[in-house]
Amino acid sequence: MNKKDYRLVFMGTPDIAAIVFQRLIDDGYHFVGLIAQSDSPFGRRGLLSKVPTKIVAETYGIPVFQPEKIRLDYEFVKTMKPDLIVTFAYGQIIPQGLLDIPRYGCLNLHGSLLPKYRGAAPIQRAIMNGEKETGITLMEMIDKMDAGKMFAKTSMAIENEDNYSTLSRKLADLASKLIIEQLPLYLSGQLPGESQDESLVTFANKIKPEDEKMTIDLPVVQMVDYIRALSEAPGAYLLLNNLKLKIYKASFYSRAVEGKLGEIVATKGGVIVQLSDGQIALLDLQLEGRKRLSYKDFVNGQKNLVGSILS
RNA sequence: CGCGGGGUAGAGCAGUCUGGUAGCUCGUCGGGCUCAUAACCCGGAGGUCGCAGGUUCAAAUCCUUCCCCCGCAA
Repeated sequence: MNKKDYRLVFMGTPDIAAIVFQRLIDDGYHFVGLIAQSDSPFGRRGLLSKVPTKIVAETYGIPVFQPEKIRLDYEFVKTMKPDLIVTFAYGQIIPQGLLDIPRYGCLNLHGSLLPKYRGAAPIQRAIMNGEKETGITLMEMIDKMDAGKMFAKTSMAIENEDNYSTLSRKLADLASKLIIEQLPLYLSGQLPGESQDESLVTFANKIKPEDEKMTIDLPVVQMVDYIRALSEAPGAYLLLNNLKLKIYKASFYSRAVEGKLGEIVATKGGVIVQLSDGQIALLDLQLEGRKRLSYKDFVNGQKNLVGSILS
């Protein structure tokens, strides 16, 4: 059978999903539909912006479906008569009734080396925990979150300079390669799959709005990791005079403990903040209601910064 | 009509409440100091104060309309 002969449906929403979707189309696969999250209001006037995968689909005339709740609304999938569904970063839990529709089942690409980091935010949580390695797992979708058989796995290093944005892009490339390499094998029944060792399972919980606020008592290394895990979006923050101060980039500065916890002790080479076990240099900042600035521009406009306390 | 903050020199900000010659930090240009410097000292250039209209002897400042940017909520 030729790869064009299979009727595929792609499920995915953000940029990284759009990259994989595009590569599969380029590789010659035939998609009969895209299922994505609803378009979200963009800006402050309620304008809708199309989700990234939808833009790809429309380029090729692929029908787009954006059910509010896939758990309740999936009967329409039957009309597409899919042979296989490929999912990457869709954003909703997929019900068993939908998983049963395609005869080759449903494949998922997950942004971690399963069974570690099951869940909604594997990339962010891996960075946040200071992991040095992550990867992509190609797996069977079952009714339980990220718990299905693993068909293939590929790993890559997390560099110190990586943040969520850069690592996501790298993982999207890796995921594209993996699926393009493995899909023919899967379709021809050459991938037996391997079940996950339940004793090694860890979870990567979704990043909630309240998780964006950092606590000032984090150790230096953990705060640096936390910041890059949430950068460039949504961004981790501390409070300065009760205003959100988003920090997009920071680095370790010193082991010195000479100021109060949270005190800005200097503004050369970064906004230097005293933490419990050392000092951190904030390099790329955005105060609530203001533009995102390098620390130099930020310091220029803020009087009496040294001595201020972040919390 | 979702809530809130903002638009002032190339950059970041103060000044607006209480109208009266537009200021700070940085950058830039010139000069000085130094073995040297992104450090320090002296000096200079650079602004339709987002657009338009109104009030006033006088508007960055008060009033009205519009445009744009940002944070939140979705």
